[in-house]
Amino acid sequence: MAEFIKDLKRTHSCGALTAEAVGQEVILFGWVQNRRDHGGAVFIDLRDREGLTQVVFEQDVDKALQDLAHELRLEYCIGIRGVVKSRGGNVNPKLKTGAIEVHASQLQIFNRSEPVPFPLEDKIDTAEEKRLAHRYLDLRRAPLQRTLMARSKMNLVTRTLMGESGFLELETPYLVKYTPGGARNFLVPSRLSAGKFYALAESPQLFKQLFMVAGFDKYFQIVKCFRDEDLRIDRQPEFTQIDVEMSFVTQDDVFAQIEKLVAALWKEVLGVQLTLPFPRMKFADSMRDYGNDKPDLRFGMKHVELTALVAEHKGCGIPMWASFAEEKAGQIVKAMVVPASANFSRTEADKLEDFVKGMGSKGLARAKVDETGNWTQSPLAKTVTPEARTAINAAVGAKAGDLILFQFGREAQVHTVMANLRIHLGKKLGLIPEIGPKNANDPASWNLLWVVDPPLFEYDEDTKTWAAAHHAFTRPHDECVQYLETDPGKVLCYRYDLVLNGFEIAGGSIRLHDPAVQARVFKAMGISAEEAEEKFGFLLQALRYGAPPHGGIALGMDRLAFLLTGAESLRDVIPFPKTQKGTDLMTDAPGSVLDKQLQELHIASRAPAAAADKKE
RNA sequence: GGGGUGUUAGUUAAGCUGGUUAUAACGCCGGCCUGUCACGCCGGAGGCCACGGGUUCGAGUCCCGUACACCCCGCCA
Repeated sequence: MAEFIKDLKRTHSCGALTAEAVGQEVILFGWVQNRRDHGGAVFIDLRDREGLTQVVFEQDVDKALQDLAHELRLEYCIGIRGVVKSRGGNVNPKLKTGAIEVHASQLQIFNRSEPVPFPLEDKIDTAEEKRLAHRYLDLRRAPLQRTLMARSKMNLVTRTLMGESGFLELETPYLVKYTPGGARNFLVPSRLSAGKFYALAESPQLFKQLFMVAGFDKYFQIVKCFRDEDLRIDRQPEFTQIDVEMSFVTQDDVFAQIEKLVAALWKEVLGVQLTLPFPRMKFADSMRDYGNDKPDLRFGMKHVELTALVAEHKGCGIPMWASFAEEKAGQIVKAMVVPASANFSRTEADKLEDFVKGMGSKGLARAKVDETGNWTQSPLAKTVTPEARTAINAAVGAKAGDLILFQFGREAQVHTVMANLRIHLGKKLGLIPEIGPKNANDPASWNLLWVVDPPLFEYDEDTKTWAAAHHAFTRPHDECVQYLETDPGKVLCYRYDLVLNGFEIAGGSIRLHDPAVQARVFKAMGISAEEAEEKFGFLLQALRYGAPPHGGIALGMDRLAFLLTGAESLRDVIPFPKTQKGTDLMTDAPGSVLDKQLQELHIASRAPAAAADKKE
């Protein structure tokens, strides 16, 4: 008899057969997704990455085939040969292949399967912990297969579009020299240079600028980056960027190229036509209205700055606000309104207080507004002056039944709490979906936004110095250069972030290629010429040899895939992700190593655990 | 480093103010069944209630600690 694989090659995928194929003999390979054994007839749902096809073993087939068919169990890997027949009146409208079925004449079990530890169905409730421990099985599930196939397509679209736009895909090293600042690096001890370490590149940033110096004009790369920081739902220790750098460009040129790329991704993967260009918002406006630099504009609930109003009313008669009787740098009061329509109970408001306390806030001052504009359910109500209350009601636009929420104190803290509170309420009140877009096919579900013109420096309260908000090689606005010495906080720069539904999906800048201005930027940061040379010598040197004006951007590929596919977690768009503690539950990485290995690397471990399980 | 939620058969869960032998569904095993597609029917096996202490006559249940997972703050573009 003809053998599967050797003689009998696969003729179709399990998602390919429709009514048009009726009468054909076909050969399918795949896994048993489900079986319905009627004793006489046996029905098998055969699955591969393209879909499901129903295979039938009828009673009239020979005894050996019938016996083998009864042995089939979930996840057995099999090959079948048979004839496509119409299902007649028994069509299954849920399946793409539901109009037909394959009547088997030959079956081979390539490999049996132990009972799987969790169901391999589209929707499962299984703890992620268990799914990660058997990732190869989780990856068999259709939703993850679709996601990774979409990701593959994203890579292809990116390479095609960037290639057609004249970009070169060039590689940069992963093992690089540690440079201080920015994210914490993973370190790799050097065997050949005793006592020295490589760092895993947190991005190709410096190298891509060197490509520009070298004259490559337009560079891109789909590249892994490594950052040893704590994880979040949208952060993994190793992640992928679409890294881009261009010479002789303005910010607008970079935007146009990236808009083209993002539009192509949405068009090719989802079939959605995004509206170009994407709107822009100034960083300062975003901070003022939304408390962060990645606002989700799919809903309102803007914040209202009350600092000046409170100062004007000498603290409004509210003891907690006495220190706001005069405006003071770094101290602010902000408010937002939960509309009466939300019909918030006291208990729910109390829960909000727990929510903000979880973020380090001391509490959540609040006031319910009644028909006459009076405040109720509020400790503020007792002492607030009527004038201040009227002014605040007007400022926040509060109507009867509305609930005003206040945060006050250190600016950064207020912004963090208010920004998170807004998102939390947006989800709770059903204004935005828990995750992803409401309707992936509707362009309005995709809120894309450039956030531009942020300050070049941030003031570090701890060290009392100005630090680069992005990196030290970002170009300041020409009209701001004059303030570098006198008022560094006022200097805006050509840095930009692309925001999608509240997630930062890309960030970059026009680089500073003028050595004279560069020197002034370092000086403003309190970095001496010697220090700068020590830290960034090779780049500074390179910039002195006729470096072209240049700029670039990096897109977070994982986040793009996460949002584009509507996945529930970033982990669902990464084939083999790490847990929140950076471990791999399947391979048990990181693991301990032998003393001998450490000796070769000229290092010793101080961790108590290393000694305990080194026998492994 | 800090806050929160969780951990009970292979999986998902129930288990109330502490009280006999810890339930169910799906999966698994055996039997029956030709039209199912969440197939159906009958029977069966399967548990260190995460781990370690404590309180109690008695702990899955109450208390403390630890581990792990997830979400958040800090951190991180």
